Amino acid sequence: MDSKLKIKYQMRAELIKALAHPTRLFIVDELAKESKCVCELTEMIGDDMSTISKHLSILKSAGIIESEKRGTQVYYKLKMQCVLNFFMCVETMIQEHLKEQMKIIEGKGKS
Amino acid sequence: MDSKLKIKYQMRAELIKALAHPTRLFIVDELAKESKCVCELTEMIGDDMSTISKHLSILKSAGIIESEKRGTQVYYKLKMQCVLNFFMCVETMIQEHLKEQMKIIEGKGKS
DNA sequence: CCATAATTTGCCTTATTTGCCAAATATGAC
DNA sequence: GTCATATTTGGCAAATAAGGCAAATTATGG
Repeated sequence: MDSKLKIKYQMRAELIKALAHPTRLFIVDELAKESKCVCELTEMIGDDMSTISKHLSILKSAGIIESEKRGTQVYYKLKMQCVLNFFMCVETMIQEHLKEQMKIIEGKGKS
Repeated sequence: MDSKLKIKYQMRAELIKALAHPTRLFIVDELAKESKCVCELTEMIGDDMSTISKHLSILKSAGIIESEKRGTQVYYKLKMQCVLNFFMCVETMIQEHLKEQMKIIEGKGKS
């Protein structure tokens, strides 16, 4: 593959990888509603605060969320709203895929 | 976090993970143009055919692409067109992010 | 300056992903 | 049947990602 093309897809993959984790997806959904600090997200999710902080850092370096310091707290908010459209696409895919798998299971009796 | 919510985000993450690889993103883009067999994709990408086959299998089990056997060959095509909208969103994010980073680099002289 | 709270960073261990090779499987031609 | 071609599968080593803990950092209030 051409090296410029390679870089293009590497950059895309980097960004998508930032979304490819359940906790980070939850965070994006929450920050779509309203901005939240690390401690609030930590409370909601229940992992170690350092873990949440690292997830936030991954999302931030990908440019998906942004942060703002308020006193001793850091508030994060969603920056790229267009990911929310993608989530709808993802939900559709999941549902259609489940439907198909159900059909396969149901029809498994026939030879 | 609630266990139902957890499952929801795990499923989303599974699907997104299937997209989170440069080769697989290239494949999706190619299959969006027209259906291709494993050997054609292998030729274009240059990795081992078994590697390409595994990438295709990951995309297929996620429900993103589908396959059809023609003689001894297997043709794959894109199933979920909506991922293409997302790629536009991704491209926008990447460009805006690069612009910002350029600003930071340019303005680094000031204290 | 000291104490406290919020956040980030570094280190470490474990789990997952990747990609190649070789072997197995499937299909069609002869 | 055998042979050649296309594809998938299994196994394994290297690379990458995840998450917890402790230490470092930052800002605030006395």
